[in-house]
Amino acid sequence: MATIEDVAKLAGLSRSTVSRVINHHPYVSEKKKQLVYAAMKQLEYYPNSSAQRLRRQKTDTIAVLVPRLTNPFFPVLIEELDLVAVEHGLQLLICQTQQNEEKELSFLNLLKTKQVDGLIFTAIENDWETIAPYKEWGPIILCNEYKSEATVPIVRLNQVKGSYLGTKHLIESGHTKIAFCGGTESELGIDRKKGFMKAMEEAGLIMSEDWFFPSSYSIDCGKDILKTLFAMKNRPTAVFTGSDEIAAGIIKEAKSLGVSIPDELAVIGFDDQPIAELMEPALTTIQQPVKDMGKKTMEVMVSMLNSDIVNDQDQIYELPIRLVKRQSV
Amino acid sequence: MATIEDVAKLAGLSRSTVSRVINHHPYVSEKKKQLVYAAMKQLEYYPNSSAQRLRRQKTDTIAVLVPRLTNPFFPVLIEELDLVAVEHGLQLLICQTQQNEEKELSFLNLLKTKQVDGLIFTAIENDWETIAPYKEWGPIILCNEYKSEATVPIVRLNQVKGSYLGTKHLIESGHTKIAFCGGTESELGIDRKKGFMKAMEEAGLIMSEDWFFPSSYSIDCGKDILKTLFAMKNRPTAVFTGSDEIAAGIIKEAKSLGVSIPDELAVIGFDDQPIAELMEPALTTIQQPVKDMGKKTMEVMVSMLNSDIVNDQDQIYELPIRLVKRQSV
DNA sequence: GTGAAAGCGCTAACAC
DNA sequence: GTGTTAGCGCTTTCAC
Repeated sequence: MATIEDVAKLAGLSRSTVSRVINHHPYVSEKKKQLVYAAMKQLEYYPNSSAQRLRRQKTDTIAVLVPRLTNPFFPVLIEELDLVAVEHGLQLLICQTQQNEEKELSFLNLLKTKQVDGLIFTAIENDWETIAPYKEWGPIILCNEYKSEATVPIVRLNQVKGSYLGTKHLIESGHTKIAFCGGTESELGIDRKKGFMKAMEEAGLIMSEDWFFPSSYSIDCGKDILKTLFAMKNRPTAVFTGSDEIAAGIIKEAKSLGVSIPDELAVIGFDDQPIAELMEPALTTIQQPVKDMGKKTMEVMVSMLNSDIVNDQDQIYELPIRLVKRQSV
Repeated sequence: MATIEDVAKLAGLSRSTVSRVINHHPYVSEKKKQLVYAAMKQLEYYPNSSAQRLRRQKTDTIAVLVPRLTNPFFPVLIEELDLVAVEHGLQLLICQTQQNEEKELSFLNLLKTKQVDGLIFTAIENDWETIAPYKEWGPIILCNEYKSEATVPIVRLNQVKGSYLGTKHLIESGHTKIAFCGGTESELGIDRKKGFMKAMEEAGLIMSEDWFFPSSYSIDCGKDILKTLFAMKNRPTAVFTGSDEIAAGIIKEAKSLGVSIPDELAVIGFDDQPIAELMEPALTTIQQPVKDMGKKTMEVMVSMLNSDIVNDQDQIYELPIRLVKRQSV
């Protein structure tokens, strides 16, 4: 493997000059530049990235922590993050936490070992208290999920508003008995429940704890919920869900059991994934501007990377969220 | 940022000893080991990964080239690749080619610049001729998509068999007029068409070029195909597709137009993604053992990384493929 | 068991 | 414009 030294020798020049050519510095005569290019080509020379990183003290790589890639929400987000990153000469290191606290922590160490220059959370497993000290090692941003105690920039949606809109739509469609499915572990989940409660209370409705499914997220969860619901004597006529997957599972199982959607049960999803439109009936859902979140997040990251002051800003960027009406309500 | 030198000084030892402790070498006295640990802790020392990589001449990182993360086939594959990689202390660098030849080429340069130790293709944009020279820079494996000229290990399915099984099932269900949708640019696509043709010929059927949709892949493609088909006077009664997405699009559009599936049109998908089971009617499809492919691929990569002989083997690992019967046929 | 020293491949003052 | 030189932080012979 050829090194910069080999190129310098073959070109009859110094390493500095070769380095200058590689890095497109001005003040290199055209003649020598050509000499260098010729030598590089002949030797099949490519700069060693580890050496560059060591010397420059940066990696131009950003870690992106996601729970799982198989949750279709995240690939869309990553795609946009990647797009903006590439524009700025940055690379993404995708890290799947599998919702595991220790794994998340081990990825934070990428910052300490200088494997990445910055880090983006799209979901958070550990307490903020645990994460906070890592700020010292490089810029951190929260995107999508958030913690109100966090002292880093946050790019998020107004989840209270999202679920409020959905629930209100259900109420305006005449429903008074409404179930709620969605996580409440995270602050995002708690806020969604808040929005739900707000809409319920405004309408003078009360929610039944029997119709509350806190730890649901997948298609299979949705199926189970439908079964549970229809085993009850007193059951809701509508259900608010925290994801299109849950909603899809509910609808699927409803069909198997001959339950008519939305006549016997209205269902509302969250995300507006491709699946929402494909379901029969098509899913009424809360649309999240995922791409905009990705774009904004990476822009903030780039600006943090370029400013000397690391994590000086703990601004919150809140993006709009809206209801998409289809046929499941 | 503390360096190994700082730790050595504080512990009153040499850099070598600290290094030995970091790397869990034997032959370090317990006493000094504790001294080192104490110093590391006090200084919040973490080894600089770029320095280690430069010195060790390896990155323990594998590039995985995928077309797009938003195609749900790939996240499943990546998840499994990642699982096995982590077991072996390897990191994955996910690279989206966006089906772009130049992007693919630029990712191949990760090998030359020593940013990764090996590279896995899950789809291929360039000619093999273009890719072959990169073998010299590190182990390369093809997983999923393949080129028969390739001289590297290949982990794949028998795509001829897959589409043969699907088409045969259509024929056995009484269909004689069958459309074919799926890419034919790649060898994988060509093989799928081969399997289709084989089943047709065996049954003494001929395919109509009017019913051949070579460049289809998405939900929207599926919708367009259904519309095109039903604008024809002479139309097929069944359609073989190259992905569950196309099939889902066809079914969705069929419903909008009041076309009954499978009575007026039988549809068969490819992949067996979650969506296949959610569609109404549920999709009959070809199941691919995606996880097994991922596992095998990373195992082969690990063995190549550990053997001194790089890319000596150009073996083909062919995994089984099977038909899943549901309600769309 | 431990330390001294060389060097992985590169960049950036600094001098000329 | 170009070369000399001093590291970036680490691992690994080679002595002892």
